[in-house]
Amino acid sequence: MPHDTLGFDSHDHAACVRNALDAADAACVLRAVQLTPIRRRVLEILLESHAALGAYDVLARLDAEGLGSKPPVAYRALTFLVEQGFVHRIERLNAFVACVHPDTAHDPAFMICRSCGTVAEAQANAAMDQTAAQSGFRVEQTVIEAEGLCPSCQSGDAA
Amino acid sequence: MPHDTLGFDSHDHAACVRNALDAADAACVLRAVQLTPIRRRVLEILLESHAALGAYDVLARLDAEGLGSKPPVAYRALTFLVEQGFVHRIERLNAFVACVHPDTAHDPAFMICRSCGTVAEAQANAAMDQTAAQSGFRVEQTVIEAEGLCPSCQSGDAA
DNA sequence: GTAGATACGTTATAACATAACAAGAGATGA
DNA sequence: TCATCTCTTGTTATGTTATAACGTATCTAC
Repeated sequence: MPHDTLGFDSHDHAACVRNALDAADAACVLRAVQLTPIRRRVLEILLESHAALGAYDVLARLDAEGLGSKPPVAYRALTFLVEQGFVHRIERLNAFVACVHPDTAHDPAFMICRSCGTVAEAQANAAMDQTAAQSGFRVEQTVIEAEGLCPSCQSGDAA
Repeated sequence: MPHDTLGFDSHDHAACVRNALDAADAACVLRAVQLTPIRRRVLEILLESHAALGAYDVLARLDAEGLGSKPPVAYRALTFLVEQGFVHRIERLNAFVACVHPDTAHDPAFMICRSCGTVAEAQANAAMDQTAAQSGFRVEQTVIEAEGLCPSCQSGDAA
């Protein structure tokens, strides 16, 4: 059985991809929006690994497959996928990762391994709520990204 | 007495700027690094407001004052100031804000008003520590940025 | 069949960032 | 003194990320 890393745990990656695509298909039907071939392919490309890809990396893949060669093609697909919650943008990297559970509502936080590039998604525990409430700030969106070394890379890599 | 907003509280901004510059001066002496005219001026420019400025905004100011006109000039000064902890980079905005207490060790979190652009710095409460520890991830750096509406802008601005 | 909505194609350019090398200024020590 | 080293700045060129604007195709509904 095929295994890979998610979070930093081993998992059945084929099933992971299938689940994410199924969830996206279902959500698009429910919301009456279209998961067009380009959009679906971009999601698949991001799902292939749990690393973040830049828009131009995605575009290169699309171009190689004859699906589009100009930046707006990639950016439009990515924007759609982010809006629908199927993909998250990693600000720190100016890059994108597929969401591993697009079906459930969540406020994501990310752990980014600086060595292997894997991005693990976690649930943010209301990191700012208390502070924000005290100051009267109304939070609409949060970016929580930790960079460091994943368990595997702590073994092989420099401290 | 001159007042302005910090965090989202009123404060004596002139004193705020003076304190930050004094702290930077002192720290540079201690660390045997140079707060050169360009570096000092960039810090002053960022201290003028509590909004984030892009590197090219800073560069435009430097250029107007004859202090440098090429991107590397601004980026080098900003890199130095970030390394020394006098300035923070806001990933969400690809921009920079002066630190309001560069003298004390801290793990900053930011509240960014999408209406007026003010960036308030807060202390991050170990947002990821528990999750990271559970997964074996070693955190080296965190980005915590909340975007929303500050108290003033909640009055005037659309919900 | 035409009006509207949605998505895609394409051109052009804006915005953000850095590699690489040259040149000056100041400290140190032969 | 002057050779050398380090640090900072000047400059050229380019790389990387992102979007505005406008044209075209397809589908649906009326």
